[in-house]
Amino acid sequence: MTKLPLDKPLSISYNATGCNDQERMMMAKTVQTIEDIARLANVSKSTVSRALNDSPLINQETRERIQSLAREYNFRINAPARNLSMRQSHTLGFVSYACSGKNFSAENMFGLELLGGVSDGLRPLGYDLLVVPVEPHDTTWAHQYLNSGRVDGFVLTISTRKQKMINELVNMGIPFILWGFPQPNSSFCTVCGDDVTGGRIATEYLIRTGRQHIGFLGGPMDEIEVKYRHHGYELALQNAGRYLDPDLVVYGDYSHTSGITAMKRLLEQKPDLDAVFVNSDVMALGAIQYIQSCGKRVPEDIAVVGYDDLLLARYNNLPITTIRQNIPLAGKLLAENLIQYIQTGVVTNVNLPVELVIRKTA
Amino acid sequence: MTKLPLDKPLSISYNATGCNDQERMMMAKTVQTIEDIARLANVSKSTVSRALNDSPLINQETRERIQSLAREYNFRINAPARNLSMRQSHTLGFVSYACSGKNFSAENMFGLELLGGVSDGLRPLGYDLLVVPVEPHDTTWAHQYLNSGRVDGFVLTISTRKQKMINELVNMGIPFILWGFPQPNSSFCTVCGDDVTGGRIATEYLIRTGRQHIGFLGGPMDEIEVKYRHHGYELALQNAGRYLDPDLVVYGDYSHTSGITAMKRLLEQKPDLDAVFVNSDVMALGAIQYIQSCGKRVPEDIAVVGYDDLLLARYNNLPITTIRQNIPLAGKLLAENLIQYIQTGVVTNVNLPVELVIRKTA
DNA sequence: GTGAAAGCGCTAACAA
DNA sequence: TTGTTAGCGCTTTCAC
Repeated sequence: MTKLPLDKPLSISYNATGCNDQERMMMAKTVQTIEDIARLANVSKSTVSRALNDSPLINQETRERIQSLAREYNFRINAPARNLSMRQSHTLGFVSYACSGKNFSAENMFGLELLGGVSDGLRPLGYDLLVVPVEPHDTTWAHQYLNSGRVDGFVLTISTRKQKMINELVNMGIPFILWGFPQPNSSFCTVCGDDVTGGRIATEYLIRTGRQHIGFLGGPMDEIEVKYRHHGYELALQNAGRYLDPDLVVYGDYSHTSGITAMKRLLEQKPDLDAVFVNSDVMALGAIQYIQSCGKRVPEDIAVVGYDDLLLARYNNLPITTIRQNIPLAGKLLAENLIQYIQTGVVTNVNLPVELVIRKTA
Repeated sequence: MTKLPLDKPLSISYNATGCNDQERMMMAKTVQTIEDIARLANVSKSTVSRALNDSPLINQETRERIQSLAREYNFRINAPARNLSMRQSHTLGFVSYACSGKNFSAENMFGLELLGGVSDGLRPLGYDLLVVPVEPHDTTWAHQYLNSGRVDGFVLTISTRKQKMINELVNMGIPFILWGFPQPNSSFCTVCGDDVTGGRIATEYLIRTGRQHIGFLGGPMDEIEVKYRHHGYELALQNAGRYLDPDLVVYGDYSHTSGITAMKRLLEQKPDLDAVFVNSDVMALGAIQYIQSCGKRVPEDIAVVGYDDLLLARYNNLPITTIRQNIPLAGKLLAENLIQYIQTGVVTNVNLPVELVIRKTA
C-alpha cells in the first residue's frame, strides 16, 4: 500500500464523524474525491484531474502513480460534478414512442432490439444511455432533457412521418441522430437500411420460386421507408417483365392488427394471390394468421416474406422468411455517429445492407 | 409578459457577448440559470430555488410569480448542478444481463417488457432511468455507477440464482430492488409473481380439460421461482389424487433451444405424455416446435401451457395458452418501492397475482 | 509539469 | 418569509 505522507498540512474536514479525511480514508479505505487522491499522492487537485483524464500536460510518472492510487482506492470520479463543470452530461437519450404510452411492446420490438445495439455501441465510448419516454403529442421533451443538462443528444427511432417534429428539432439546434432516411433540404445525422434492395430481393425471391401474383403489404403509405420498399418491389416486378397491378398493393401501420385487416383487404381484391411481401415481421404474423383463418396454407397457397428479422420471426411456430436488418450494427453506428456529431459537428448519413433469410413461410 | 424591473442593481455578466445577462435574455428569450430568474423576479437565488421546489417556506404569491416566470421563459433546472448539490442523481439504473453481451433479445423479452413498465412507473416520480449494461462476470458495476453519483439505486432482473452477487450488494449497502423472491436471512426490496399459484392453476386447467400425463418443463432447477412453480404443479396433481411421476419433470434454462431439447427428453421418458406446463413462453415455443417436428399436434395430442404472457405468446402463429404476469404493474411497483426504500429505508416485498390466459395451445 | 483559484448552477444552513 | 453565504466535486485558465 502507498505510504501516506506524514508531513502534509492539516486540512479542514467537513464531515461530521469527528475525524479528518485522512483518518476516514484509512478506516474505511474509501476515497471519495480527487482531493483525497491529491492528498495521498502529495499533489494538487488539478494534477489529479489531469492524470485521471490522461492530459498530455502531465508527467508520465506522475500520471501512473496517481492512476494506480485511484485504482487501489477504487476511486470513481463524480459524474454530476464533472458534468456540471464541463457542461456536458456524457449521456445520450434514447427516444421511442413505444417507451411511452403503455410500455415497450412487440409492436416496437424493432426499437427494443435497437436499444440494445445502441447501448452496446455506447459503452466503449464512455457514454451512458438514458431512457426518454415521450408522450405522442409532447413537444417539450427535447428541450426539457437537453436544457436541463441531462443528455447531450438523442437517438430517435420515431417515424420519418413525423417530419414536423424532426424539422422542429433541427430548427432548435437539438443534437440528434435518426434511424431513418435523411431529408434533402436539411442536414442531420441518420442511419437507415437499404429499403429499395430489401423490397427488391424479397420480391425477386418470390418471383424466382414461381409465384405469379405477388402482393405488397406495406407499412404506413406516407413513410419514406415504405415507399422505398415499394419501389424495390416494383423494380423486381418490372425486371421480370411483370404487370404492376395496383390491386396487389395495400398499406397498414406495422401493427399485428393491421397485418390482419390489410391481408383481408388484399385477398378480397385479389383472390388468386399466391405470395405477399410484408413490411414487418409483426404484420407478417397478423397476415399469416388471417391467411390460415381462411383455410389457406402458408407457404403452399400463399408465400409470405416479412421484414426486420426480429427474434419473434425466428421463434414463430412457423419460422418466417424475412429481410434481415443488421440491428446490432445499426445501434453501434447510431451511437458512434451521434457522439461524433456532438463532438465535431460532422454530419453522417449511412445506409446499411440488408439480406434475405429463408425460413418456412416462403 | 412580465415587466422587467428597471431599478435592479447592475450585475456582472460572465458571458462573452458584450451585453449583460438581462439584455441577452431579452434578445434570445433564453434563461439559463435560477440566477437569471431571480434577477427577473427581483428576488434571490434561494427564493427561486425554493419556489421551484415547492418549499413550504415560501410565500404563495412569490411562488406563483416565480413559477410562471420560469414557465414563460421555458426554464429547466440544471440537473448536474442539482444532483451535485443534493448528492443524489434522481436516476435509477436498470440492470439486466441481457443488456450486455449481445443486446436485448427475445431470450430476455420479459426483462425488456419490464424495462418499459419501470420507465412508466418512474416518470411521475421525477426519476430517470439509465441503462446499465453488465458483463456476466463483472462485479464492479454497482460500485462504479453508485459511487460516481450517476444513479441512486438499481432495479435488478438478474436471476435469483446469483445469490452470491445479491449478497455482495447487500453487504456493500447498495440500494436495489430485485425482481424475484426475498431471501429469509437478508432484507432487501423485492417484487415477484405468485409462482405457486401460477404452477397450480396451469396444471389444474390441464387436469380439468382431461389430460392424463402432464409434464413439467421447468426453468433452471436451482431457481426459487422454478421450485415454486413446480410446487404448484405438484399441489394440483395431489389435489386431483394423481401420482407424482418424476419422469414427467425436466428442466431447461428458459431459452428457446432448451425448450426443444427438454421437450425431446420429456417425450423420450414419457411417450404417452398428453400435456406439458412450460416455465416460459419462449421455451414453450421451442417445445411446440419439437412436438410438431415429431408429427404430433398441439393441442390435440399434447396441450402446452406457457408462462409470462409475452407479446410473442399472443402473436405466435398458434397463440399460446399461458400464465400471465402483470408486467406493467410489476414495473410500476419496482420503481415506486425502490424510490421509497432510497428515501425512507422501508423494505417492501410484494407478491403479484397471476392469471391463466386461454388461447390455442391448451 | 504543477499549483492556486475561480467558477460550473444549485441547495441549505444560518442570519435577518 | 427572504437573503447571504458557503459549499457540492470537478475542470480549467493563468501563474509559477
